[in-house]
Amino acid sequence: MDIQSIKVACSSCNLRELCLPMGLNSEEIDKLDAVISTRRRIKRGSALFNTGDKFTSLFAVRSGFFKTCVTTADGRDQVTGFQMTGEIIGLDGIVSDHHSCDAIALEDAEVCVMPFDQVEELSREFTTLQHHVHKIMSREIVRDHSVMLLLGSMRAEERLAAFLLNLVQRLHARGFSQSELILRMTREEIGSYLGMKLETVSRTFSKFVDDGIIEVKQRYVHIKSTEGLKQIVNPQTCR
Amino acid sequence: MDIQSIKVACSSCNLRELCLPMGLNSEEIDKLDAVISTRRRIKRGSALFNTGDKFTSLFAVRSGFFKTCVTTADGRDQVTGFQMTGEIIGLDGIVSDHHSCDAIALEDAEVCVMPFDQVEELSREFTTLQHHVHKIMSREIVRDHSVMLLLGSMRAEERLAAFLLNLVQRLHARGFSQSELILRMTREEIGSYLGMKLETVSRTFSKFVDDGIIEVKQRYVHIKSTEGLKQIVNPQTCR
DNA sequence: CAGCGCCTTTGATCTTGATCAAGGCCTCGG
DNA sequence: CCGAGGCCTTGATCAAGATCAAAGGCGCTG
Repeated sequence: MDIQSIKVACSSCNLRELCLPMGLNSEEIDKLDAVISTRRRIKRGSALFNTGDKFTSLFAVRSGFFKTCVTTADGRDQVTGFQMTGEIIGLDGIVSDHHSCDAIALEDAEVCVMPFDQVEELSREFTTLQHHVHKIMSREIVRDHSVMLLLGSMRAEERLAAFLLNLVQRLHARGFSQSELILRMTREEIGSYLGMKLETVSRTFSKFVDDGIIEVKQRYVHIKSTEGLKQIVNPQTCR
Repeated sequence: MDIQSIKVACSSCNLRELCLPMGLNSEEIDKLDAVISTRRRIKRGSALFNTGDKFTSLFAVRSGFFKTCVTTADGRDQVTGFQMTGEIIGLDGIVSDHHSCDAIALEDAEVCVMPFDQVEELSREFTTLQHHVHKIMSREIVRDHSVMLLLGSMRAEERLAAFLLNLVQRLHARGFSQSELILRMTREEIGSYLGMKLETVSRTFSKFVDDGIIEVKQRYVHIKSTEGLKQIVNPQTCR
């Protein structure tokens, strides 16, 4: 069993501006601290939860990097998202009391465990928290819609460019570089997320390198021209 | 202005088993009635809301049929969903206080207007309602993930078969036939939702007809073999 | 009821990305 | 230090679906 009970305080967490406590006052954060009292460590490659597991808690990523993926009856699967520090995992489980996807750590990770019944209880007490929970869920819905747009109407180059821009923007919000990143996932996982094969992902990376837009060394990516990527995503820049 | 203030009571609505009031007791429904006091009629082809509109309310479809779609800067757009009787529209607006998609009526429609601040207020009072709101949002997230799976990993025939099965299943839950339906959207809108061109949608319909799985007469579709469609979605039936 | 416009179907051709295949690189463990 | 395995790149070929084009059908409006 890799569950550890460690006291963790939102009040002293440097992620609180990205995470559930965002916007709460100090009294509210103290109450939230009481709810979010345990952490859990997940080793690279293992699951935070699997499809079908009983849903009890949401998880906030403290450190590490996750993917979530859904699987069809016949074994095909689809990465539905990559989650980094401060992001919330597990919203899929609310509707049926069971998770409908797998959440896999792509590197050694740690999450805060937030028992959902307690989150709901506290939400009834604090308007701010209630609204924030609603916002988190709404944000996920809007994000999913933009992935649908990507999958439904973009070509391979556009998808990969949009993906890189999104990743680097989220990393930047966490204090990392705007132009350099380390990919935590394989080409195959990127491909699954973007609806393309790993060979196509690799070829598209190579094309961007040839065009001088990025440099790539394995998992390391240096974005030499953010503008270049933006123009690929949005070919319409004239007028 | 096509806003009409008409008294509408959830307590007497025959959709309550599909809609927001699901699972509430009579006292709770009475309170909800006070919140959901207006309806609004939307004519075929016009918008319930557009991208950028201020978000104030969720809408429950009373009658009619909607599509929601997102648009890129360069004018491409993507249908993100079709909503029928009893389904909730507008969750996208919570996160930023503004809608991030358009909701268009595909036939003359009527919705119940549910001011979101009042829904939140009532949610703090009634655990049942609170949990139900969370479930509705979670359901939307799970639905979006399955669309991502469809767009990311299915071929044209599989997509259309899955789409038909999903539509007819939702219609059946509303008391309609399991085997017959009238499409409320054009081939182009189906194509946008499924990430394919209208010609491909049309050809795929024709192929299903040739294979004896369905009959099609314009917008009318008769499913002759639900099993046939299921096998197309899930080619793995051996073993 | 005639005419127009939109929606749909179908055919021919082309393009993108999938598939099949081979080889190289990096990492990790013995 | 060496070898194995996983990951990545690149090439050649193929196929699914996009694109271009044309024509038929249906419903709405005047």
